Amino acid sequence: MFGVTRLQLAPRSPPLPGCIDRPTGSDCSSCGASALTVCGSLDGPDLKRLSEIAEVMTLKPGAVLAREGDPAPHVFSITSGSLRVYKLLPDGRRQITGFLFAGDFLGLAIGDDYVFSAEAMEPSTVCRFRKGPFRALVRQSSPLEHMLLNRTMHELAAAQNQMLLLGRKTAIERMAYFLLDLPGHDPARPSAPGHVRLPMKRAEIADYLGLTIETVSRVLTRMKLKGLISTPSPSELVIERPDRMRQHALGEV
Amino acid sequence: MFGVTRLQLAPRSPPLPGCIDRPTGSDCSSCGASALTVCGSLDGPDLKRLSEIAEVMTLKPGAVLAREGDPAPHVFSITSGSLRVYKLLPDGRRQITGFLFAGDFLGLAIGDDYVFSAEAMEPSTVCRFRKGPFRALVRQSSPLEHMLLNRTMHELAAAQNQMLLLGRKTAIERMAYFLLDLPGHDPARPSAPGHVRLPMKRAEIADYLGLTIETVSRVLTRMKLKGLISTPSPSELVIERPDRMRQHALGEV
DNA sequence: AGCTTCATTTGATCCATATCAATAAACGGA
DNA sequence: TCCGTTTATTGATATGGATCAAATGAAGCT
Repeated sequence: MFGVTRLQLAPRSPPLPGCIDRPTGSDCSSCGASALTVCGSLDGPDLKRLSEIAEVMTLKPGAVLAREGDPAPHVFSITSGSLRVYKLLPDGRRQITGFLFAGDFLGLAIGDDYVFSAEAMEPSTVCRFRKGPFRALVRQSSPLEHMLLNRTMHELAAAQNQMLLLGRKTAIERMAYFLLDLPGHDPARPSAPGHVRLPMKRAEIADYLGLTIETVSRVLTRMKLKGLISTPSPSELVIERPDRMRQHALGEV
Repeated sequence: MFGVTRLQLAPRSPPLPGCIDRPTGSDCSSCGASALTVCGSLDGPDLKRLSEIAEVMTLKPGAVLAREGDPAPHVFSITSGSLRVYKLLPDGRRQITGFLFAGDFLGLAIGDDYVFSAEAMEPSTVCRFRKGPFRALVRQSSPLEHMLLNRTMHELAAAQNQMLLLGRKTAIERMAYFLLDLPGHDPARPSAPGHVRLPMKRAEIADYLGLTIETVSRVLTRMKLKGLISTPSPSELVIERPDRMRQHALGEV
C-alpha cells in the first residue's frame, strides 16, 4: 500500500554499535575535519576544553549512532563517511530526513530522547560529546553558539526546500533536485564536474524523496534515455546535462 | 496535473502592504505579546534597545509581509493574528511551509533575499526590525541568541515531522496530525478542549499538507462520518475522539 | 431580503506512482 | 573464480489521490 521499504522497529540484524577509538581527550587541534565542523569555530582554550570531552568513534556500515525514542546523552560531529537520519512510523514506513557527511553536526535538539535514528551508510568516523558538558561549553562560547545557530538556520532552510519537494514536486523533479544538491554536502565527492557519488542505496534515495525503490529506478532509467545522466556504476553517476537537470529540479515546465 | 491551487507569481490582486502604526521606538515593555515572543528573553537595557528599532505593523487579511526572491531587510515578530508562509514553483504549485501565530518569529535566515513569501490570513499585528541592528543586538545579547537557537531547533524538529508527514503519511493521517498539532501553536485558540480554530481556508490546509482542496474536504467528511470530528462552522471544528485521532496522526494501523 | 462572489462539498473519471512479480546485475566471502 | 545473497531493473496491474465538473453553502454589499 505504501511505497516504502517497511523497516521493523526491531531490526533484522542486531544493531552494530560503533567502536570508541580514543575514549576521551582526543586532540581536536589535529583533527583533519576541523575546518568543516563546528569545532572550527573554536580557538585556543575553548578548543582544548572541547578536546577534553570528545570521544572519537569508528563506525562500520550499518552501525547505529542513535535510535529514535532512546535517551539522548550525546551530540555528534561527523568527521568522515556518511550517515542516514530517519524517522519511522509504527508500521515501518520510513522517512529519511537527511544524509550527513563529514563536517555535519547531529543531535542538538531539545528534549531528552532522540527524535530520529541515525546509522552509518559506509565506514565513518564521528566525534561524540556528552550533551551536558557540550551545552556548558556552548553557554560560554559565543562563537560556538553563533556557529550552531547559523548551521541550524541553514538546516531549517534546507528542510523547507525538502517540504516543497515532498509536497509538490513530481518524481523526476525530486530526483533532479536531489542529484544536484547532494554533491554540495559531500566533501568526499569526486572532483570531476558532474560526477555524483551515491553512498546510499536506492531504498534510501526512495525514502528520502518520498518515493519507492521502483520509481527511483525508473526515473533514473528515464533520465538515462533522455541523455540527462550516465551511470558508470549503480553508486556513481554523471550529470551530462546540468542545464536541463536544473530546470527539472526547479519544476520549470 | 498537480493537486494544487496554481498561484501566479504576480498575484491577481495587488499585494496589500501593511500599515506601519508606530514608525519606530515602540514601547516593547508594554507589549501584550512579549511573554510569547523572543523579546521576552530580554530585560532592561536590551529591551530598551529593541524598542528603539521596532516598528509595529497592522496587517489586513492578505497583506504581504515578505515576497520570495525580494531583498530581505527585515525580521518579524508576530504579536497577534496569523500568517501563512510558503514557497512557489514557477508554474504556481505552492507549498505552505508553516502557519505562524502570535509569539512566532520570522525571517531569521542567511542570505540577502527572502526564501519564502509571508502573508496575513486574518487581521494581524507584527513587530518588524531591520536586520542589521537586530543582528547587532543578537551579537551582544547571549540570552537573545540562546532563545533564537532554541526556537530554530524547535522549528527544525517540526520541519522534520512535516517531512515524515509529506513523504509517508496518507491523507487522513496528515489531516489528523494537523488538527491535533494546530491548536498548540495558536494562542488565540478557543479554550474549550478539542475545539480547533481554523483561520486558514481549505486551499491553505491542502497546500500545507501536500493535498488538494477536494481531498481535504473529503477527508473531513470521512472524519465526520466516523464520528472523529464535528464542524460547527467551516472555520471551527471539534475533535470528538482525540484518542482515535491520535492513532491516525501517528500512523497506527 | 436579494444579488453576487467566493468557498466548500460532492460526484465522475483519470493518472502518476504504488504494488506485486520476475529477472538481471552487483557484491562479498570462501 | 564461483556461489549465494543482496541490490537494482523491468514488466504488469492496482489504487489513492488528482483532475474535471457541477451543485451547494456562506459571506459581503446595497
